[in-house]
Amino acid sequence: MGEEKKIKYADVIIDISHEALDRVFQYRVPFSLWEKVETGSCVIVPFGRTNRKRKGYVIALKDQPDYDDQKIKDLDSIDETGLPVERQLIKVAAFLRRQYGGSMSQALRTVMPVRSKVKPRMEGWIDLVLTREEAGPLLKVWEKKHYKARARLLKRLLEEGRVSKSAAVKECGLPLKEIRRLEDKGIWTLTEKIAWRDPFPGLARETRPIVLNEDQERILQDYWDKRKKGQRGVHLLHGVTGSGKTEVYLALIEEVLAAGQQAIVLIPEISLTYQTVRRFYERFGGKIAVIHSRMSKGERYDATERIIRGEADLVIGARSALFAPVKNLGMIIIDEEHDGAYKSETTPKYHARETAIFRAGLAGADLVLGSATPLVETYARALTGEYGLWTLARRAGGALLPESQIVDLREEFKQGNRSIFSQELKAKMVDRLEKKEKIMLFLNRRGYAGFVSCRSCGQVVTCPHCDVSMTYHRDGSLRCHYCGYETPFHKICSVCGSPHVAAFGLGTEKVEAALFREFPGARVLRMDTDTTRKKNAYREILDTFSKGEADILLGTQMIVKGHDFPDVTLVGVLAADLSLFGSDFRSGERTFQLLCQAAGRAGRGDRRGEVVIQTYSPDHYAVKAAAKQSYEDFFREEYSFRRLMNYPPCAHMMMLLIQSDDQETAGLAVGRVEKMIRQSQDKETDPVQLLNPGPARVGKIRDQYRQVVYMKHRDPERLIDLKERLEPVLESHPLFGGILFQFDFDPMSLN
DNA sequence: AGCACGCCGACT
DNA sequence: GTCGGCGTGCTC
Repeated sequence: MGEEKKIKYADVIIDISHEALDRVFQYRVPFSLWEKVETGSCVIVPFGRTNRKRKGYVIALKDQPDYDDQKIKDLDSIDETGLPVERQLIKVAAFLRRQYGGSMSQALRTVMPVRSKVKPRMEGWIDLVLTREEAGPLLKVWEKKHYKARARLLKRLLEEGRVSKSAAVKECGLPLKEIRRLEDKGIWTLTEKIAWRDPFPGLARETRPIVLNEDQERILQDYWDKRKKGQRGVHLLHGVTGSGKTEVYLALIEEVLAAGQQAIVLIPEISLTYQTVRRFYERFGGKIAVIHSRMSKGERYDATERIIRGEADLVIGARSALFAPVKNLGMIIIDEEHDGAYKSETTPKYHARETAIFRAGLAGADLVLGSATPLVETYARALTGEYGLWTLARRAGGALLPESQIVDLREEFKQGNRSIFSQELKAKMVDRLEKKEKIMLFLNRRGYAGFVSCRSCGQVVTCPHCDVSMTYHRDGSLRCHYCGYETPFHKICSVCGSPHVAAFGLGTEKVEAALFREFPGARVLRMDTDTTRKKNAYREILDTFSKGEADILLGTQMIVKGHDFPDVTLVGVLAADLSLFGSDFRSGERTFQLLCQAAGRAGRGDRRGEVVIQTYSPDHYAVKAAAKQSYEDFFREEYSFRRLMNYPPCAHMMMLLIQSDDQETAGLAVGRVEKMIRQSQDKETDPVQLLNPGPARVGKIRDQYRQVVYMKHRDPERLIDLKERLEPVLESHPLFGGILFQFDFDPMSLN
């Protein structure tokens, strides 16, 4: 009869800003709202014993209750009053959920993180209300009655006129409660004001106008022309290292703020340091709000609050700053657009670039992507005209790009050089040490050695919780870089009993040891995850180096990101191939980016820098292009490789990760999922392609067994459709109980 | 988070 | 005797 279901229920999240309420409550939808309520709607619901009206978000609609029907209340109404930003962010959440998977509640929490209510820090002061004539006798009375604390405060008020709240409480010893009580009696007044936590107290403002060179000026002109014509969109700012991208950002932001709008600047977490923020702070001062993962709850709360109140016009932060609740967004800037940190590692595994395109579109704002080595996806879109292309081909101030040299390590080995340093590199290092110039050495692996194995049976020591080899560290421990498991190193093989277990491969600790041996007297700083574990270690190491208190900075990729040391005239890349061996389709791109960034560290001052790249693959196009600092060379080769293999940007990918603590369960699940996908599209002429479903490259991490299914198709919507159909089944099907499914759309690395 | 209920100290 | 402190516990 086509009889309609009689009742509709809505899963509602009440005010996600409090952890205790961060769960679903179910409500009946009254008939009058059936047509209006949808997933993502903002609704008013009665809540608690008193049925107080509270705001909530509908995250799902159902026709069956999951809770005692007797206790379910009716939705009150749809809320149209919320901040416009909030409605915008809910749309962003819906985008995240659809594009990248996971639940609506996860998506909402991503865009509106739990704002743990922190007591705002107040600064306050006390003024006397009584006249001196009235206060004098009162003081005498109090002293007589031995009201010591209030007498001390009153005395100070008579002497100083105004006393700060903290002095009254701490120095006079009068509790806040007493101060308030006596305020009520009309003796004095307590005035309080919110004191925002200032992450950069006392920095001077830079007021000189921004001076742009010809190339930078041209970009700004183009921005103006487009803006005048009402064209807003995405722009790629492709500028070689040292070409002055930041100056362009500053000038653009100045225009946006002058137009009464706000801007968001995203920076990879790792380079979001004092020095970077300082440049923006000097220019825009108190209009800035900084958001990063290491700030205290109080600082984070203050920053968000200032943004909501419109006291901050410029938000600078890592990936999640993209969701800053700014009212009138005029521009989003993503610096170092190619950086892997822009892809979230937790569900929803969103990419900041794609999400920024969506948010900028909603707000009618511009998006600027800046990089010296853009992702192939990004550059390809700029070439087709989908993005505007702004190019800075020269270093600002006329500095020359460094001169690069490739050293073939196989030749070195043939000539009997067993050192980590080639003849070439060693000679140049000796030269710089003599001239008191600075050196940076880059190696993409921490620890002492890559892996530990038995020479007699070949057994490699692996982590008991993960399918990866353990790394030997100089303190005699073996560590797993995936889960942190640590165990002492044993010279005796656990399998064959041979006493010839040894460490192979190269790590930063081993290089450090070699530096002490081969360059005695050189002052070496090592910077990697192990030496930067402490809170301010990162900054301390960089400060020490920039103050000239060391000659050589040795480190992993964290040393190549965003720090300028004008005295560095030599950069050595010890083993360029380490990142080439990661056998996924982005390894060439990653290698090129790292080499270019490392090379870009050389010669930032007035002296031209030199770069020595040591490698076993001197003919690899990524290595050659990086030595030439030619992005175009690299792009041409890389793009034809991607087109040949049908990899992004020539196709889109969706990964499904299946995890279980039981190996067999995970294996069975991947088979069932594969079958489901094939059956669901057996009549399809242009089906989504499945790439060898099976164990992940690292088959076990933290005792969780991992299986993966890769899906590939030209049309991203086809992949999203498939995910939308698959996801609810996987979540609810009894066959898949206890298994964790995670989708990853356009993954940055293959697992 | 709110807001109830609920059980012990100093005051009209 | 009561007013009121804030310690648990629940909210569809």
